[in-house]
Amino acid sequence: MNAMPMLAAVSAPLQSRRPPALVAANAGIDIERLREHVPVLRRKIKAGQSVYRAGQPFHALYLVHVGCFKTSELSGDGREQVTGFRMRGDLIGVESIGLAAYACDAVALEDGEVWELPYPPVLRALFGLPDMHARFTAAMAEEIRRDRAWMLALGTLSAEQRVSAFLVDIAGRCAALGFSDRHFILRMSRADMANYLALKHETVSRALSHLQEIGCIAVLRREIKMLDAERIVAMASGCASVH
Amino acid sequence: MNAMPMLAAVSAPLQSRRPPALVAANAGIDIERLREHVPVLRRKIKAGQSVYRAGQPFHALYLVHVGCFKTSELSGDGREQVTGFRMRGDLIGVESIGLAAYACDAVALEDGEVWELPYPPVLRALFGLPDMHARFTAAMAEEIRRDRAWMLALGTLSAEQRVSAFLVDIAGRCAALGFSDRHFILRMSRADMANYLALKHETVSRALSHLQEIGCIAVLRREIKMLDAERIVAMASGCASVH
DNA sequence: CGGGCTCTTGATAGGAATCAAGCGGAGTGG
DNA sequence: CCACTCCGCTTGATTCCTATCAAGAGCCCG
Repeated sequence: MNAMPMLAAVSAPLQSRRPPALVAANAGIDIERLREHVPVLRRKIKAGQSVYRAGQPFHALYLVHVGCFKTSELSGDGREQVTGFRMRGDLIGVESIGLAAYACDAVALEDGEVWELPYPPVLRALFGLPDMHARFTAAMAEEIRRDRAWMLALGTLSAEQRVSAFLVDIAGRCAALGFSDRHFILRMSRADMANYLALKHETVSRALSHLQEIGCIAVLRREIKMLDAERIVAMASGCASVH
Repeated sequence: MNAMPMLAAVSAPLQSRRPPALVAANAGIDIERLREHVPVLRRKIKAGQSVYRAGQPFHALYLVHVGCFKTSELSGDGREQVTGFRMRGDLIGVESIGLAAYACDAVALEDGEVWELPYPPVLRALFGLPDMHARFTAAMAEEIRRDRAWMLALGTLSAEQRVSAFLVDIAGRCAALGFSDRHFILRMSRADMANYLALKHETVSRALSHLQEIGCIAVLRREIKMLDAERIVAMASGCASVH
C-alpha cells in the first residue's frame, strides 16, 4: 500500500569486516586456555532443537560457537518469557549454576553449534586459575548488568523505543563480532522478539513499519538496514520520538 | 468513602517467630567464616542515604544487616529503574564486580546497617576456600534467576497480578527472615514499588485498593495484611483475576 | 501447486497512564 | 502544644497506547 523503500539487493549482508575471532568468549574468558584443562565437546544443534530444557539435569555450560539461540523462562502455568538471544561467544547455562536442573530453556533459532563445558570440571579447573576465575565471576556480573539494563528499558521505554533499543543492541553485537552494524538479518521471529520486549508481535511489526516510514530503517521481513542509526540510538535512549 | 475494613490494632506486626539468624547470608554464604579471613566493616546508613552510587569507585560488596535498601539502575537521560529491594542477608554490589565503578545506586529506605566486604580481599579469601567460592558463584547465579523471574512477571502479568506477585515475594522473604508472612510493613513508597513493577504509583494504589475490595488483603498505607493468601498466590501465578 | 507459517495491516477494545483534586500523616516552627 | 506545610497516598475523569480480533499477503516447504 505504501511506497515500500525496497532494500537494495543484498550481496553479502553478513560479510565480516574482519576475520571473526575464533572464539570470542563473551566476557574475556580464554576458552583455548580452558580447553587445556577441560574436555570440550562440540555439539551441533538444528533449528528448533534445544541445547537444554528446564528441568533437565544441569551438567554443563555452553558456549555459542555458531548460530543464534534464545533462552526462555517458563512458569508453571504456561507463561513464557524470552530472556535473551545468544550469539557467537555468549555463554549460556550460567543462570543454572548451583541447581540440580536447568532453570530455563535454550533453543536454537537456526542451525548452529555450541561447545559443551562440563560444569564440575570447569569449576575445578578455574580453582587452579585465579585470574580466569575472576574473569568468570566478572562475566556473571556482566550478565546481571545486562539483565538490569533490559529491565530499565522495559520499564521506561515505549513500544517503539524498545524496538529501537533492540535494534541498537543487535547492531552493537553484530559489530562486536565483526559484522556490519548497518545491515543485518534478525534471527528470531517477530513473536520471539515481541515476547522478549514484553510486547505483542503485531506491535513489533507496527513499530518496525513506522521506523521505516520515518526513514530510520529499511525492513524487509527479517532483514534490517539502519538508515539513520543516530536517530534510532536517540529514540532508544528515551528521546521523544518524532511522529 | 468506602467502608474501610480497618486493620486491627497492631501489637507487634514484625515480631519474629524465631530468633532471626544472626547473619543469614542470602545464598548460604557463611559470613562468620569469611570474617576469619577478611576485615568486615560495619556501616550505619540513614534513611535516604546511599550505600554507594553509580560511578563511585567499586571497592566492596555489602551485606544488608539491618533495614531495607533499594537498588536502582540509571540511564544517561534521567530514567530510573528500581531493580530490587534488599533486606537482611542480601548481598549488594555483586552486579558491579569486574568494573572500576559501581553500576547502580543502592539507597537506604530506612535507617539501617550494612557490612562492608572489601572486594579484592574477599576475592582473595575465596580462592583459599573452594566450597565458599562455589557457593558465592551459586549466589550470583541465583541473582540472575531472580532477575529473570521478574522479567517473566513483568512481561506476562497485568498490573494487579504484578502487585500480587510482589506481595507474595515480600511475604516469602519476611517468612524466610522469621517474620510473619501474613502481616508486614512495606518499607518502600508506592512510587518505588511502582517503578520496580514498571507501573505508575496511582496504578499500584488502585491495585492495592482493589485487592482490598475483594477481600484478599487489608491495606493501610504501608501496612499489609494478607487475608486470603491463597487467592493472592493464584493471582500472582497468572490465574484470571476475579472482578 | 497447495498448505501452513510468518508478517503486515486495519478496526476496535481495554487497561494503564495522565491529569487533577483532595485527604491525612509526619515533621517543623511558632 | 498546636497550627502549618510538605509529601505520600488515594480516588476520579479522561486520554492514549498497546492488546486483541480479524483478514489478507508473502514465503517456505513438501
